[in-house]
Amino acid sequence: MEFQLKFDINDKIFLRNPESSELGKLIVKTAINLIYELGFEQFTFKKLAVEINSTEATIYRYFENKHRLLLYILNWYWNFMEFLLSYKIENINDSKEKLKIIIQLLTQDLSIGIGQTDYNTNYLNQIVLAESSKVYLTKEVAEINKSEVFKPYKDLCAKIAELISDYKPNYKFPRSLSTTLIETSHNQQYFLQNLPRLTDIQSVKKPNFTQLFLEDLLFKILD
Amino acid sequence: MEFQLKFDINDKIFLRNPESSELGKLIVKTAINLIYELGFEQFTFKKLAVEINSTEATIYRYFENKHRLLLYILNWYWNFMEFLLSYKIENINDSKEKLKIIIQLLTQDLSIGIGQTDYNTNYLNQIVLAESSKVYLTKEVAEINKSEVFKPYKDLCAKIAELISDYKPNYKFPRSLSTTLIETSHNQQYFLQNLPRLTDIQSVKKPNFTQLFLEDLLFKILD
DNA sequence: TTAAAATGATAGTATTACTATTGTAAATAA
DNA sequence: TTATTTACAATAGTAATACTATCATTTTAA
Repeated sequence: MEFQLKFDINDKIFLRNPESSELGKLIVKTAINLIYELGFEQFTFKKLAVEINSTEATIYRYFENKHRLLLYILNWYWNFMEFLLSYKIENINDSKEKLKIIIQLLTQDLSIGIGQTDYNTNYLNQIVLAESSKVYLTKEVAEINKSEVFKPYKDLCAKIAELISDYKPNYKFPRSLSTTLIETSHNQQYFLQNLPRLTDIQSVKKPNFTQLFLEDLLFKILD
Repeated sequence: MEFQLKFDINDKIFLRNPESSELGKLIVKTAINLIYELGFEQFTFKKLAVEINSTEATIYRYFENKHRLLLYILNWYWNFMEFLLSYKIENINDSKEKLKIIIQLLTQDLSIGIGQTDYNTNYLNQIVLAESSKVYLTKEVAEINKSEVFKPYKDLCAKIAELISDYKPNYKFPRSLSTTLIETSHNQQYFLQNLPRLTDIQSVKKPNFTQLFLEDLLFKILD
């Protein structure tokens, strides 16, 4: 059985829904490849236009600017993560087991996901590690937050927080711990690749280092 | 007694040492004010030049580009933090007390610091929360890391890691925990201000929320 | 089949991120 | 003292970025 994954993305993020046309899908798909390759700062609509044999004007009909395009990609990712989480914990009763699955999801490659996705999940994964915080670390955060563009992130956070509370009802900081797990998983994976001295990889030489670190951290906090 | 704080900053970061002239100091000082006001993306050398009644060309003689200028500011900050840490734990013997001081430093306003600083520590604090990760979240990270421009961050991390190990010699992840404390303190403070639903501020209404969260987290992990 | 929508092609603007050159004042060295 | 660096301002200029606007053509939907 094969199935396609589609999410309804907040229409404040785009000018024209990229899901509504082949060109739109190509824009997002190619953007993921290019942002992965160039990094967000070096990525431009001009370069993207050349890549898809089109013009800047065409891309501007879909997205107001490259920040919105990144936001679109991350909304898709957050939806995807929440879906994966629901899917993977289905029928599991042990709440500790559920938390372990969360950490696995946060620290492992997305490509071992389920279903068919339109996008390169490996690239998407790298973009999340290196670029995701740039969507909220901007002066316009208050402004854009009003149109609920961070809702999928908050939902994901709330869902994880709920599972934390299921496991330890008395724990006072389920949401903060939830965002800490998410952000720390990105940080540690990025540092592991780029600034390893900010981690303990030299003494703990394990391929799944981040997973080990976060599991240890989470259950020391909750148990 | 008043004293001035100066740090030797890696000379790979600048073309000409801003500490070497009044104009140089003015550039850095004004840059901090402007980045605080505009955010890093909207900040340009042109705007900075206008602000100091000079020209872009002059600023380019000191810094290759605005990324390097931000890196300079953060190097100064990391040095400042390491100094503050040494200063504040001097003569304290209880290692748990030392860890508490670290968290206090990471979660409180820098303005309650010591000594005279050339820069607005309140603005500097906000810049660290919102912009610091942008210095390493760049495609050039491997390249610039070669010239040791992140050494003060690594040193700060190592120092905190050491104190963690003093307290719990058997803990396996002192460095990763150290960076997690630093990064999480930024995240949580930023979220508190801008995306509070990613935190537990609604249920834990305390002015020193981040401090409480991190203390709870740290000692649950280590005890 | 016709009207509307989407796209491509082209042009243009303000700003950004630089580089280069020159003149002059101030600091310093011979 | 004079000569010479140096520091900086002023000016000019360039390529790229981040857009906006117009219009002709193609595609799609009624």
